[in-house]
Amino acid sequence: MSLGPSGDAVISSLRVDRNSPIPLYFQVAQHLERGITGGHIPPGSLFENEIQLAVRLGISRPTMRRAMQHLADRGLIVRRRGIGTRVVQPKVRRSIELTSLYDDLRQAGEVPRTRVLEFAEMAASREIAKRLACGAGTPVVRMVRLRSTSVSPIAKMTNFIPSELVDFDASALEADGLYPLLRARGVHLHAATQSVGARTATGAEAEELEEGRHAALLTITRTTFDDRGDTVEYAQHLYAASRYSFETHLVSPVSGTIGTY
Amino acid sequence: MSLGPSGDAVISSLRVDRNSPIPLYFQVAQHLERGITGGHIPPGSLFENEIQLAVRLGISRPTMRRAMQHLADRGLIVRRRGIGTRVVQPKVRRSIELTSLYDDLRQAGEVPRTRVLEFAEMAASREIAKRLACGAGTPVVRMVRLRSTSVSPIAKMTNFIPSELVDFDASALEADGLYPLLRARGVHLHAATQSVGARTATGAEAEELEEGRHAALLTITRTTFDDRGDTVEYAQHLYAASRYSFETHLVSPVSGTIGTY
DNA sequence: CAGTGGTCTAGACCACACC
DNA sequence: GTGTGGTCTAGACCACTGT
Repeated sequence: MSLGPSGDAVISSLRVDRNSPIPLYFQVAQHLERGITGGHIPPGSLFENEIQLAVRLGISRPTMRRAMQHLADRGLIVRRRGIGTRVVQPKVRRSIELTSLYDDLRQAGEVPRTRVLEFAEMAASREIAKRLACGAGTPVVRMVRLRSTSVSPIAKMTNFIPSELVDFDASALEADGLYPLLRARGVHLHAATQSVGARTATGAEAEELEEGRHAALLTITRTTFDDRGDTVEYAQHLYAASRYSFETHLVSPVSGTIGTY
Repeated sequence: MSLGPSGDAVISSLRVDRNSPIPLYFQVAQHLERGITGGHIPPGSLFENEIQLAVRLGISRPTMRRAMQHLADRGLIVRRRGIGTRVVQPKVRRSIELTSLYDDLRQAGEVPRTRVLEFAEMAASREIAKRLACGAGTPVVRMVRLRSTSVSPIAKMTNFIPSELVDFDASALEADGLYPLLRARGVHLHAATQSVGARTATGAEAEELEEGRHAALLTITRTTFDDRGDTVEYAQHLYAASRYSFETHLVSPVSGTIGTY
């Protein structure tokens, strides 16, 4: 099955802007993505070969290839040598990246609120120093936040950050969020290693998160690095499992699935 | 800081094989990766620019670029326009992809065993039919497996798969694992959407996983699609949280982190 | 300013799938 | 066979960085 008249129109209607600061391949990729998610390029349909497409759009084949590769990396299309390029089914697509709690709640129409419970400098304990790859006693800021929906708390988030990276206060943290503040300070986040687990809540934790006794909590601990390889933060987050779970979407699950096969 | 004599030697020692079926860019990327992880190209060091590298290796600049892009995508190096290309710190690297339980245990020196508890055809319930995007009553195979270390059980895995995709039996499943069997049947896994949560174990579950009362379990439910967009499996997995947590490694955590910032 | 990576081109040949 | 995507080349110009 080919692209069909509607999908054909999507491609024919594209005029790339060679004066735009947006790269050509990205203009093309975005246009095609809108055509796919908007339903004008139907699921299962087969694209023309990339050389014809390139000619029709007035760009070179490598540029066309890069646009298609971008869509393939994001899971919207599947390319097979000798066969062609096909649009995947809509239920497979969705947003592919791991989603964030904030986005999830926003999508559900909730506006998550954040309250800073603690924001204080301290000397790094041995445990924290190990996690942050700094010496014990190094000054760090410990910040504890409670994130809630309009109805009930969802997560208690504890972060440890070397004091030298912290040039903001609790109210700025509440207003802007942690990562934007770090970026504004010139910190380029690059990689993270995290551990996802679960355990039963302590009495105090259950109370803070308004959960019952023996409630299960989702736990995430994370160490984040900047692009110079320096450790930026160590975080311990607790989620009320009865009210929250993480949706994640993966492409090529053979190599990327959490857990077992 | 430049590459240094040892890193220089790593590059000079590379002779690409133009008759190999392995792409040139991949040969180069792998060679550099070994140099980096092996410590011959030290963390923090700056590469020459990609044009000089291409000349030295006797390949074109686009091919050299592709090799570098591959390493950048995997988080081993950081590229900045106007600056150059730098090797990240070793603690940042590690394997970047989400790891699998099996690999994790193998790495820890454990050889996980899998026992098939159930393997039976049934008619899809409304719930299962919805998850598999098939009609209620469609024949599916329900398979329940218990995965254990030499010491104790870790996970109970339940999978539902349309019968038409199942041409193997319980013993093959125990021997080969699910995904290899599906691939052998010509199923090309393409994407998955999964939900990670937690809850307290029921009495029966606690007993099967040799956990105490009120133990917290990590739960993962997953729906997996092939590249035609058909639903391949619906899985419900339970992990004994006291004995297992998932290590995941991310690049560019700003867009990819589970949870909140 | 000089040097870096980012983008783009117009060709070529190859490996693979289907007929 | 024919047609597809995958790889590779040798140039070119641009945007950004630091001096």
